[in-house]
Amino acid sequence: MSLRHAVLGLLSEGPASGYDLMKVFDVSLANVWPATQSQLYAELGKLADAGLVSVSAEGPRGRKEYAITDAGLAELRHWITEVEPVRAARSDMLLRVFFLAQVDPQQAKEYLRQQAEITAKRLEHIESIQGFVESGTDNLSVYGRIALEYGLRMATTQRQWAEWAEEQIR
Amino acid sequence: MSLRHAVLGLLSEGPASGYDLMKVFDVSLANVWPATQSQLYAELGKLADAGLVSVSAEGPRGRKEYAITDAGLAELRHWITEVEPVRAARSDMLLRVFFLAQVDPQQAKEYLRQQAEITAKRLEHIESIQGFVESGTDNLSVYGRIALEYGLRMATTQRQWAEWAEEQIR
DNA sequence: GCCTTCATGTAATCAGTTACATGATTGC
DNA sequence: GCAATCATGTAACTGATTACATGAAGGC
Repeated sequence: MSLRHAVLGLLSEGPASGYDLMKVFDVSLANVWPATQSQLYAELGKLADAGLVSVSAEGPRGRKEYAITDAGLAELRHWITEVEPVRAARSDMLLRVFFLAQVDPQQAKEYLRQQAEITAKRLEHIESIQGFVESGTDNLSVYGRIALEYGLRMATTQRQWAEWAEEQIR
Repeated sequence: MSLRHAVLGLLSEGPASGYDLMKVFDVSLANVWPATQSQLYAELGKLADAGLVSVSAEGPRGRKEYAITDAGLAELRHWITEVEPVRAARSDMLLRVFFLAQVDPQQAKEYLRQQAEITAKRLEHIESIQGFVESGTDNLSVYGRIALEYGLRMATTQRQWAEWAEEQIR
C-alpha cells in the first residue's frame, strides 16, 4: 500500500499528470520504491475514486492533471507520523550467501568479490548523482539528499562486508 | 522466483517435510526472504512437478518428506553462480523521508529518532541470536553467521544514519 | 478423553511485472 | 510529411498475504 503514498507525496509538492509523475519518479523515488507506468496510472485512478486526489485540469492529448485533496494530505501525514514502517527486506543476494556451501570455495569467494565490485559501482553512481542534487532547494531535493546519504552509507557498509566475507572463506 | 531457490537450498542440507522446512525457515531465511506456510507448500508442489525435488518418504498424518534431486541441485548451483542478484530494495521507511517536509520539523525529528530507536532494538536482537548460532558447525550456521554479520553492520550503519539525519533538521 | 503438536492444503485478494495497444501534438 | 515526445490505458500473469479448513497421532 505504499505506492499510494508515494504518489500522494509527489502530488503534495504540486499538481501533475501521470506522465509528469513518472518522470520525477524515475529520478527520485524509484530507488526506494520502484513502480511501473501501468501501476502509476492505475494508482492515480484508485486515488481519485477514493477522493484523495482530484483531476485539477485537462490538457491536450487527454492529459489529466491531478491535485492532492485535503483528505489526501491528511492521509499522507497520517501515514508518515502514525503508521509503523514495515521492514520487508527481501534480498536474494543474501539468500545466496546461506547456500554458498553448495558451490566450491573458489566460486563462493568469487561470488562475494563480485558483490563487492557491484556495490563499489553503485557507490560511484550514488556519488555522481549527489553532485546533481547538491544544488536543489525544493523539499524533495533537501530530503532526497538525506535519503541519498542513506544509500551512500549503506553501500559503503555493504562493500566492506563483502570484502570481509570473502576473507572468511577458506 | 527466489522462494523456489530458498527451498532448494534448505533441502540441499537433507530431506525434510514442508512442516520441517517451515520451522527452519522461521529461524533462518525468514530474515532475508520471508515466506508463509501456504506459499511454502505450494512451492514444494511446483518443485516436485518440475522434477527438482521428489517425495522421498511418506509418514504418519500424510507427512511427505521431500529430497532434492540432481536436477534440483544443478538448478541451485546455477542460480548461485550464474544468476545476477536483483536488487529490489523497497523501503517505506526511506520513502517517508522524502516527504518529511509535509509534517512539521518537530514531527520529522521525532520520526527519525524513532527509527534510530527501532534500529537499536533490532541491533540488540541480532546480537542476542548471534550468541545462539555461535556454536553451530553445519553449513547453514557457518554461512548464516556471515549473513548475520551483514545484518549487524547494516543495522549499525542505519542507526548512525538516523541519528545524523535527525541532526540535519532545523 | 483431551490437549498439543504435527501436517497439509484451499480460496480470496492484493501488489507488482511485462507486454501490448492506441493515438494526439509538436517541432522540424 | 515524419519522427519524437506526450499521454493514457488494458490484459495476462506471477508472487505474496491473510484467512480458513481439516484432521491424524502422540503424550499424559
